[in-house]
Amino acid sequence: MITLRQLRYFQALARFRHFGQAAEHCAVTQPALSMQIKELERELGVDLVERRATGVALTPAGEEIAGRAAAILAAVRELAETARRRRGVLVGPLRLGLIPSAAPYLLPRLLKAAALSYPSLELLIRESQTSALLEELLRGDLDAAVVALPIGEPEVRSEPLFEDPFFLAVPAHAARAWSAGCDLAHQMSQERLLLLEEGHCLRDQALQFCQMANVQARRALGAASLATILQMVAAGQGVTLLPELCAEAEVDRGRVALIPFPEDPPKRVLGLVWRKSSGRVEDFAALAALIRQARAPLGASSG
Amino acid sequence: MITLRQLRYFQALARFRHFGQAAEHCAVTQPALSMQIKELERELGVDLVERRATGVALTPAGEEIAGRAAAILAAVRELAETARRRRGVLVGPLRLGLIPSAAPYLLPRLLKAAALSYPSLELLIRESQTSALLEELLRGDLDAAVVALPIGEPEVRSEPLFEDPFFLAVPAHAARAWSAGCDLAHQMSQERLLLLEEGHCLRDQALQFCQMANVQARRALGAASLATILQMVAAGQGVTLLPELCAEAEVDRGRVALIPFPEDPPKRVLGLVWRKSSGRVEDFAALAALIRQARAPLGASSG
DNA sequence: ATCACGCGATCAGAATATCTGATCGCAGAT
DNA sequence: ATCTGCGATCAGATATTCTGATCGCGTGAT
Repeated sequence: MITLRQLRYFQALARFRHFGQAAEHCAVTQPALSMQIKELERELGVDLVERRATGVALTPAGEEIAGRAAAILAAVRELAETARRRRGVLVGPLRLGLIPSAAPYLLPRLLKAAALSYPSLELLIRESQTSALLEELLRGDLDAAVVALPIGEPEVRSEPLFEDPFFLAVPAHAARAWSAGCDLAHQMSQERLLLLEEGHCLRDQALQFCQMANVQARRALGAASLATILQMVAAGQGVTLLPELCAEAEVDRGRVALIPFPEDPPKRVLGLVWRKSSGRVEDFAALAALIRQARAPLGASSG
Repeated sequence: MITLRQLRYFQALARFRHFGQAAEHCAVTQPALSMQIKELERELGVDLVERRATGVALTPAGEEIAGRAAAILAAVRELAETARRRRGVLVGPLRLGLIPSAAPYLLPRLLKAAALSYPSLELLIRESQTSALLEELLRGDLDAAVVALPIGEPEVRSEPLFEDPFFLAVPAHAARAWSAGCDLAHQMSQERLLLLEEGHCLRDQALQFCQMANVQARRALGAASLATILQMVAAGQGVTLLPELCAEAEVDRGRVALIPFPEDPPKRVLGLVWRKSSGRVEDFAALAALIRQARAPLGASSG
């Protein structure tokens, strides 16, 4: 008799093409996974994988079965989802991903608000870059994610959360020189522009803005965190574009000054995304409200 | 973690609305089924059934989950089917239903031919009336069935196997009186028409013919088998319509005579039917060929 | 009112299924 | 030739699932 356990293990194996890694992903030992795969092959009477010295390859039958298994497992997930939906909104586990340039600034208040308004909600947080979050979302390893919109992925639905305008962060001692002039673009071209490393959407957005504004700043090598970048700004090593969301937590007003853009300020739009097929719309609407609330704790204006 | 076992047990419970019967259908004891249902309810956090003194009722959540469970179990069946299909045509188990007026006359040669041509085919035979066969077919308890066409069921596909003309079976001593005259309809109206009991398609076909031919024979109470009916014919208690398929096995030529209809002979069309969603078309084509072959063992004509 | 019955829940122990940790053997890489 | 990574295999441990007996409750009959 076929079991879901077999299908789950096989799905992992199809993904990693490696018994050991698949087993680890399933939180079992490699022999356990091997046995279940073998049992599934025996049930079906077909070889699903080729065990070759160079690695594991799916047979044609394995490819087809893997697809069907994925569909079945998705249907089981949805079954569980519809059941949980009957218990009310935002109850039970919800796996939420956030991008690094949002997570540390939203989470403290989000988690507090969640505990308050939805005590039986169990938020499981994952922080990673947009591309990884989307992969996991589509794979079903995440239920929703907070990313910068738009994301061009047909299987994903999204709802905008709020606009997050950029400021120019400069060393405090240079603040006067910047705030006076209106030709920020020209001034920026003289500076070193400090950015996060490859893969961060914030980096791409900053570069895109520079292109539009015709700014040709010298770029530094990427940094792994905004905290580091602002330390570098404070030390006079360059300037950076900083989302308002991050300002409060990251900016030491004595050492770094934030220059607003006088007109048509660059901004990003943060949004909540989820699988089109998810069917937890009520959950996500409530979660979106919670996140908006977490952003502006005291009804602060968004200027 | 949800298991297929839980879904299988719950499907049975949803069908029988009775823990004991559902358990029996699943070939386990009632406590085993109760535990799995309870575990499923715990997993999902929802009550699926109301245990009331008067019986078991599905909750609204139970209704929805039952539907999803059925879809999942069907997908698992199809997964297993596609795997088996890769092993070749007509291998492994195939659950075949046949109507009572065909089963005993097709089976001997069908089983012999199957064993010869498809030694790894494991035919599981079920004999019942059309309505029961169709139910089981749609429920997935049967893979295919041999019934009289047409069947008006949109979820079912069919292929005609062969035409099976009817003869009029009369007592041997009365044969001359019948074979002479051409006005069979008039003669039949004088006789008692012996039929199978309610529910047999053969009964309906005979009655339909009589209506068309304007025959108003007196009807006897139904019998459970053609063998009984032919004993009664031999004893002079009446006449009956007998499909050619059954003639060889049932007719004692010394006691019963078969009168062919001179023109436009009544007939039935036997066909093979299966679920539209089945996807074992190759199997069914091969099986149809096998059944046709079983009908005419020596290339006998169908006159 | 009482009884008997059908039905599902519950429980302890038995039977299975599954997993772990150790080990083996093979094929490429060094 | 040796080493290394990987999957298979095995015995024993563990967890799950099942059985058979029993319980409690509500229902319908007497």
